Amino acid sequence: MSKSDSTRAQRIKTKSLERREQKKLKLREEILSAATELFLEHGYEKFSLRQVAEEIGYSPTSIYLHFKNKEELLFMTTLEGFRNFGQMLQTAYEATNEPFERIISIGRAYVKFALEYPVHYRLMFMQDSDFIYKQLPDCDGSIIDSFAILQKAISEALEAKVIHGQDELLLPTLIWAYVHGIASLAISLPEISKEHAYDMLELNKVILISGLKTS
Amino acid sequence: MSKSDSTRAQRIKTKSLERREQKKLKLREEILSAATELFLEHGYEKFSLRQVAEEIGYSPTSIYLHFKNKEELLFMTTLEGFRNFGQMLQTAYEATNEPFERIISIGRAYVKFALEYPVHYRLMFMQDSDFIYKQLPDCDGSIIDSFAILQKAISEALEAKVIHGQDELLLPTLIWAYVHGIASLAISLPEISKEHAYDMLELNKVILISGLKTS
Amino acid sequence: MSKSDSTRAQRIKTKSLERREQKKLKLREEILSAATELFLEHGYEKFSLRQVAEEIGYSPTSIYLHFKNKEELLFMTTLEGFRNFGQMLQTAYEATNEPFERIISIGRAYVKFALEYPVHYRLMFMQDSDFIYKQLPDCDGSIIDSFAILQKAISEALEAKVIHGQDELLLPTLIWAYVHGIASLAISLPEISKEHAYDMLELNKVILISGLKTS
Amino acid sequence: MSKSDSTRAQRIKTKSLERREQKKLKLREEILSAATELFLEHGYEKFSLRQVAEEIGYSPTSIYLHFKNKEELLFMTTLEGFRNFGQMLQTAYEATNEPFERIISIGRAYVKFALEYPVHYRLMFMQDSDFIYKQLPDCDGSIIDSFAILQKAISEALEAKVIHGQDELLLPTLIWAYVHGIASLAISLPEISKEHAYDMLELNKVILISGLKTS
DNA sequence: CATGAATGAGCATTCATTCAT
DNA sequence: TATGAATGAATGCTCATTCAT
Repeated sequence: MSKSDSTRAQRIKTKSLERREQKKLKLREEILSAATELFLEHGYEKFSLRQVAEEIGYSPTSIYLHFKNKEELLFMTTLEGFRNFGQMLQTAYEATNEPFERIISIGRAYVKFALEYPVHYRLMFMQDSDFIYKQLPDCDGSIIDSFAILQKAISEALEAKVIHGQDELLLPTLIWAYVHGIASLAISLPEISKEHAYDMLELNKVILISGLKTS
Repeated sequence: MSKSDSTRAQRIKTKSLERREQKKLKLREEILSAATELFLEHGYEKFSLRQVAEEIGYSPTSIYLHFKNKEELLFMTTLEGFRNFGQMLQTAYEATNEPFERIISIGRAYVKFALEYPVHYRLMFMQDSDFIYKQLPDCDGSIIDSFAILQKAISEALEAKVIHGQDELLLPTLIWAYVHGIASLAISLPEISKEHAYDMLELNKVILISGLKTS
Repeated sequence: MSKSDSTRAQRIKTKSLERREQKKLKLREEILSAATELFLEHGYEKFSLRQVAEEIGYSPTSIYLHFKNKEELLFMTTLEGFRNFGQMLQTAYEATNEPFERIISIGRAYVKFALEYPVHYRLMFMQDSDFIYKQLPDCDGSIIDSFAILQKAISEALEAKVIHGQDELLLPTLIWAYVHGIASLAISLPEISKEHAYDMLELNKVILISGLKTS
Repeated sequence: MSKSDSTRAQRIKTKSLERREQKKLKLREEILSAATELFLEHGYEKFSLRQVAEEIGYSPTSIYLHFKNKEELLFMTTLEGFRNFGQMLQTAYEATNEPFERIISIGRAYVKFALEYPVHYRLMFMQDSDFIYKQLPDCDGSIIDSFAILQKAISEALEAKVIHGQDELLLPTLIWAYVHGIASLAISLPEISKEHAYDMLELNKVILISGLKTS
């Protein structure tokens, strides 16, 4: 009696705790997504906790139950993007063994992410986000250094003499700029459609083949 | 008495009006330039009417005599950016007769503007600045269509068979994306310096030479 | 079964109750002492329930199980001050049998308390602490009427003809004012150090000797 | 016509300006007095600009038209007290030439000020007013150093050998503490009436005569 | 033409308190 | 007994804007 009883009580308690925790997590997510949206709509300075609160139908105070302050909320918002992004690039890297194709594959994944998650992309690379980059290094290692992936792919292609070039840093940054240009333009200008962006990416590949590849 | 008198009075009045108008215009210019300065210094969101007023030594109220409200002032400030931008590209276009160099020259001017007026650039091309694009078309024609300049330079190069390619729109857009990528990355990421950006531009030229140029 | 059983159960229950009550009392004490500490550290106004909670490692809500609200906690905290104060004066009174020295001893204890518990002292004697004085009379008798101690010491000294004077109330009040002046000045003005205060007390003794003592 | 006209216009303008300035000054005074009152009622931390605003029937923002921020307002509040106080003590000093009587006269003025302006007195000497004393030195010289007056009177009495004693600082501070004790006790405890306070002052004089005076 | 006075709305943040569990 | 979730109220402060002059 006593034993099974206590077990049942325990089980109930555990379930109840779980339910609560899930509820809490859900609210956290809600806050995060509302924040993401509002951040982009209003920019860093005008972004306000109170609007986030109103958006999700809670009191402003409640947000402090989940985030230390405005800055932390904003930071966490971006963090999600960084996590996803890194994973997508990593997958793209692993998709092929051919060095040049790897670079192309990464570029495609890059643009794909930007077009699929324009909101996060904006937050990550198009905003004056000093506050983000200041905190990023202090973060847990779960974030894959996205740029490093591209850099690695390129340096491997260089080593394999598939492409030519010298500077270890300049070339990856430029390739990054290329895809970033395509992605961000597509995000910012409504007259540039997704298809258009992918066409640009195709043409970009052609140019890179003649521009970079060794015979 | 009546005629000549009234005429003289009229003349005086006119002069006075002129003087006044000039004075008014001058103040307007002062406001705009102060605004631009603060704009660059503090960014879009933190920019405040009161600061502009203090900068020029007038009361905040006075600004309302020249601009309907903050938004209009901001818009006019951005407009100056567009004007400048168009002129810089146009000058760059005219700087050389060699078709390919023209494209390069425009690209350089593009990046230069972005780095010199990052806030303007951001407002112009990196934000969902609805309020700007809605009003732009209603504006006086003093604004040169910047994209058209690049497009013209490229189509001329194609015609002159200096570069190869087909699509009339895709290539200019991609080139645009290239320089926009370089520029906007440099603006957003603190670790990319101006010099770095210009180096990228240089490398970009090299790639374009092999990637685009005929023979 | 019934009787002895119920007795044992009762005993257990009683013990359990006792233990619980002791636990409760213990927590209460913990809260009070944490409160006192923070009270001294942060002053009356800045003192917050949440800080107390954090200090003792309980949730803020828990405090409400022991005190009706912040005011009651504050009151109880002050009460401790009064209790302490009374005891210190009483001890000082009993420290010597020589009537004049008694007065001096009480004065010293007085100032010592004020310097050691400045926040309590302030609350007790330097503030319009309505809420305290309204509740004080309803309190259990554990609080010793501090003024009465001084009054008694003085009237005894008068009776013993060790000092001269007439009015039964005026002289004690004045002596009180003397030490209160020294104590409160030392509390309020940062440039008056503790040592300074004790020096003043010494000089005060000298003056009182010539001013009050009978040949 | 023109001359007198312009003069009249000028006069009107001047008057109008005067009126405005007076109005502004009046409001400033209103704010100050409301602030003084509320400060004492609620203490430093709980004292709030918004309450002051409500008290005087203006919006909170309006206060910023007269004072830079909360701290400045509070500081100005005390300043008034210091000014008055210094003048009263100075007058008391000059009231007689007899060294010992001077000290007594100053003491009486001291208590008189405290009883007449208890609110200011509290603010000046009974509150934990670090923030005041930090700013006081930076103030214009219009404030007479009140303590210096007492100090001077005492050192003159010592020089004239009317009273005996050595330490240059300790004695004045103690006398200060005496009168402060009487004054502040009278302010804090409702059961001590003004008359009572003056009686204490009288008895204090008697004690000082035997305690300090030579021969 | 220019301005001083005034305000309402908004912000981040902290706190005491309540309620369901 | 103890607590997590939630909130309403309050605070200092800044700003765009209006109005009377």
